Amino acid sequence: MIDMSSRPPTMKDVAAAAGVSLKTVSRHVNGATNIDPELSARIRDAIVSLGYRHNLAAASIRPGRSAKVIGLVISDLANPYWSVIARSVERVCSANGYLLMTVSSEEDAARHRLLVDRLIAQRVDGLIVVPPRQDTGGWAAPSASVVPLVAIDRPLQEGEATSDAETAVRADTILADNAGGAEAATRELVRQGARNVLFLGDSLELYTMRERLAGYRRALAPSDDDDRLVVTTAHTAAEAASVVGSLLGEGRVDAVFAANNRSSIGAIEAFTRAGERLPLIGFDDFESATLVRPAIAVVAQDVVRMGEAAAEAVLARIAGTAPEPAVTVLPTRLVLRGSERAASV
Amino acid sequence: MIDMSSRPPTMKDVAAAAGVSLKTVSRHVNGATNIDPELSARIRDAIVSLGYRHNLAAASIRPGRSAKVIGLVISDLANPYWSVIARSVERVCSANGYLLMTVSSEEDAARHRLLVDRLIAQRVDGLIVVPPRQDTGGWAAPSASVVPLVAIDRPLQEGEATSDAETAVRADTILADNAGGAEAATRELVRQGARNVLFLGDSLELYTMRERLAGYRRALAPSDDDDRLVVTTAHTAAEAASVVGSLLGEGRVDAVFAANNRSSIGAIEAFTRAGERLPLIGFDDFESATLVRPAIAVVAQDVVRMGEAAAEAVLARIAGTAPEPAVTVLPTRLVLRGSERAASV
DNA sequence: TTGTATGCGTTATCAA
DNA sequence: TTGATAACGCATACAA
Repeated sequence: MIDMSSRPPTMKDVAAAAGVSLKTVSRHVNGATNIDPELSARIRDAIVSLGYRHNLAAASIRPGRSAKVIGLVISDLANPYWSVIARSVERVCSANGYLLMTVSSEEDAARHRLLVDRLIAQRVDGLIVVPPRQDTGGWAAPSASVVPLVAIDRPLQEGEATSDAETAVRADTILADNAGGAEAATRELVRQGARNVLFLGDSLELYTMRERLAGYRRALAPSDDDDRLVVTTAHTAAEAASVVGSLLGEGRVDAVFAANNRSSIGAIEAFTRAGERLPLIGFDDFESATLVRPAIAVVAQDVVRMGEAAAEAVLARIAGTAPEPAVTVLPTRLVLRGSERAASV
Repeated sequence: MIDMSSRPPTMKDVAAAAGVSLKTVSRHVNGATNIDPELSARIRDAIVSLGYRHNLAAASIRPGRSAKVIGLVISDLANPYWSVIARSVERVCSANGYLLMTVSSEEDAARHRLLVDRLIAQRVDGLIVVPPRQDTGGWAAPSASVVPLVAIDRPLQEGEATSDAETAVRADTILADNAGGAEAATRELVRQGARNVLFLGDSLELYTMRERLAGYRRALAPSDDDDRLVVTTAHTAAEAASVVGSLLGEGRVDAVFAANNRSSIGAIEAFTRAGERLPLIGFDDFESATLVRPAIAVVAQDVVRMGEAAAEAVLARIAGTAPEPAVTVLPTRLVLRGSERAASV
């Protein structure tokens, strides 16, 4: 058993025990081939008997070396949407020898900034970031000047005043085709005969909500472009359920486009409670959506691909094998479970 | 705009620019109070104009200092069960100034060992680990001798041969009351009149499965203690659905205890397909379980509390304010949605 | 209150 | 092939 109370053994200790120099141990540990087999064996023995562990943190402070760690800032790891993205990022990072530090910003701009700074202080090699909802700006440019930065799910927005191209931060950006997906969903509801499609979503502070609303409007005739059928106050499933519940009796609405997960769930709850059901298409697939009867049609995002693309983008930029920062928009897919039809957007 | 191509500025650069010594900059950066306000201002200006960033990685190699990073090894971050635990761990760590490095072992013992070694090489301050399913052993003792180690969801098992107390690794362990929850669920099904309750679960290689099976057996009369109603091959929802589907017509089974998420989902799918439904209680709650009609009764684990307890345990051990390693068993809760009843186990 | 000098564990240079 | 020595960026005795 190795003694935990004393100072952990270093390369120097190994070198002394093996009767070789520090540099030779370093070579051995780093997998150099040009080492005398006998010395190599002595070093190996010394490492085992001392319980030596290579210290990557110490190695990383040398110029040209790094800890091979990527930082990921998402909204909330407990949300399946983000956790699947995180897993996907992790998979690519891990395959390339990188570890991942994941933090949840809770959509709080101040906390977001703190976390980004902390990750930079920790000297991550790259940063994948979901820009916070109410971005006060000013963090992206300094961060991107210090570490490769990739935006995912939403583009960077450098404050309202600096929206011109000159001051905008150029960073690789991975987005889903929110507008296209919303447009396809709305068109499908109309095709099925709906005349008054409700847009049920969260705050327009969210880039994705603005995009989905734009797609919804694009699908409707310009004359329908009013706000009477647009609800953007469904922050929770309960709120969504309450909205749908109060609209169900009136007959003003004959179909629902639920612009996010919680809105879909809330709408279904309201349907079940009222014993009345309207045509519904939701945005974002969710676990056990197939269990609900009738099955729920959704606009599915390729969340796995989003994570992969983001990870590949940082790694390419770290490797220096990347051209100008690019915006990647991944297609969404309309999944019509009820009618057994699927169409690509 | 700061130049990204050249070497990033160090404390020495700041000291030179501010016309003070290295030590004074170090004090300023570390928040020391006893600094001449004028020097402090000069340093602050220099930091801003140079774009200096504190290098925590470099600072962490000093004796007595650390990077304040915790390592978390789970099975798969994309699984909501683990991601909620990870989020919970992250919350506690973050509140105490620690970052989290999360990796997915994919239940692969070799990969698990690699990841643990990598995290130790990275010099994490503590390690929270889900022991892999087919643990070949031998990793825990060396790891625990080097860094505080906490097991979560399953206990450490140091190989089959070394199961005696002397060689067993002592580490803080956070478990759910799997047996108790399974027993309560099975008893409830029997109370509702079931005579032949099916145990539907995954491989008994999993500690949690063995425990849940033990609880199931505890609830039944000893004479019922045969394996004819025990299925441990439901690795996926589809397999579970197939098992249940083939049993539905036979009449040998009059209730189902689904020992995990996927089994529950598979059973419901089979029910829906066959148009016939048996009393069902599942283990592990899941998102939108409330959407399914009739609502699904489940044994709910306090996943959030599990993560918290694990994080608190590592932090306490890091701080040195912890007694002997302890095993914490958190209660599970029987949630009877159909009958609007809930009972604590 | 501030500065000087030394060391943390590792890798890189360069000479042997 | 191997080894002595100097960095890397930072923090801390200790001296001023």
